[in-house]
Amino acid sequence: MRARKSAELRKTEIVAAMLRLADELGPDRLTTVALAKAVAVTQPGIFRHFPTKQDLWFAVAEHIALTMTAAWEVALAAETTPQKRVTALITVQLRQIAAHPAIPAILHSRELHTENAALRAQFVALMTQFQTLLVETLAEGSATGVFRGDLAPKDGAILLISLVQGLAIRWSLGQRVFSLEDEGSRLLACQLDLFRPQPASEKTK
Amino acid sequence: MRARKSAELRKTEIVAAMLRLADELGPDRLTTVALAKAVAVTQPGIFRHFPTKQDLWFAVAEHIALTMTAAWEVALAAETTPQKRVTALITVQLRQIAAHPAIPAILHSRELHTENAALRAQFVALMTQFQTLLVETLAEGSATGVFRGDLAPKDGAILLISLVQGLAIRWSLGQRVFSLEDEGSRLLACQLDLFRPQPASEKTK
DNA sequence: CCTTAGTTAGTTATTGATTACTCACTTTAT
DNA sequence: ATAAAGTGAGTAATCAATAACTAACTAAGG
Repeated sequence: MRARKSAELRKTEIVAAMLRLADELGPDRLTTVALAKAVAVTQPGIFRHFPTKQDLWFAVAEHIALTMTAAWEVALAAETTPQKRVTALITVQLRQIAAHPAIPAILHSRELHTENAALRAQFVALMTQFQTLLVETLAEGSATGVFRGDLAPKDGAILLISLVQGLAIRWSLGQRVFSLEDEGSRLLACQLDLFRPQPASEKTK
Repeated sequence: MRARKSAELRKTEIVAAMLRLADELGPDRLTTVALAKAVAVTQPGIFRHFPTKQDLWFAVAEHIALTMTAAWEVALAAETTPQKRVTALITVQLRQIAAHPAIPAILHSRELHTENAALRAQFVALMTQFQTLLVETLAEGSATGVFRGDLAPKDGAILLISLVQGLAIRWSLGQRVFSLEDEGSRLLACQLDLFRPQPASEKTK
């Protein structure tokens, strides 16, 4: 009756369950009891693999950081033009959120904000990293003239990151009735269109 | 030693404390014990005024809705041009968040998402209302030519609301080292600049 | 090949603290 | 006097974490 597994396998299982339950129950309401039930282990069994609940959260952050940075690299490697790169970066991000809807909630959790400084640091670093990638790509586009010259790359990056977060809230508040990726692509195109220089006069009139 | 107050006064006191503590402790970690201590009443004394904790949250939502809609009206009444109106609406929103930093966290709380349908409905309605105001103002600006004709008002509204939410996360994650209103105004100007038609060619080069 | 010692994943039982909420009572303002 | 505001003492439920123990896997010695 005792399903014994290797510690490593069990750890990844637990982290995956954390992400799922953080979405279902909320990061600040996720209990070790629920977590244990999700991975079919008794509640104290969890503490065999993670000394405290905070360490559990940190492992989740590490996992997210790993998969995200990997996805960014792939996205940047696949595309060459600045517009396509920006699109790819944001799309990857939307896909990550769609796959792990708990991420925005974790960003607002009190576990991160007041109780787990390490967790907070991890996410701040991750966001800074993403912002840097966007700034670099936007600067590149500005230099080659595909983006408006009067658009500060840093501001553009903030506008794009905000779009992702705004979409995430709309998606979850709207009980996820629409496809985050589709709606995101549409609005991203809209925003990128605003980034484009308009050398000719407008034709709408 | 017993500071007896009218129920109405006490209720508003409790709602104010809820907003403060929701920021300090997090919406999903706010306890009735902490709340009672904040308003200098014993813990069961809270339930004299609100039958359940859910009703407590709903009262908070009502309070936020009231102050927000009032602020929107004032903002719209004070300004006439579409650009100034949009700026005023967003600025009001940033000021609200700066005054009650718990609001974004409440939007992500599980109290709202899974446990308190009434709370959720209240906030969804409030956001819809705000979006409608923005859409109307943007449409007005599009019609009079102060905004680009190819910008869909609905998309523009989403971009602006996302900006507010993105700024709010940056502000709280950055431990509020910058002024939300100042940084918001800067980026809002940046975004509105993108909304403006560019009849002439760019001069930056 | 097969026993056995050591390691590790897991268990049951329990801890003290905290949770929202109830009830019977007391105080206070009108 | 009386209605409403507030209290003290409790409730059952749930929380993260610990203690003491056991089953399963691994590897070395005969």
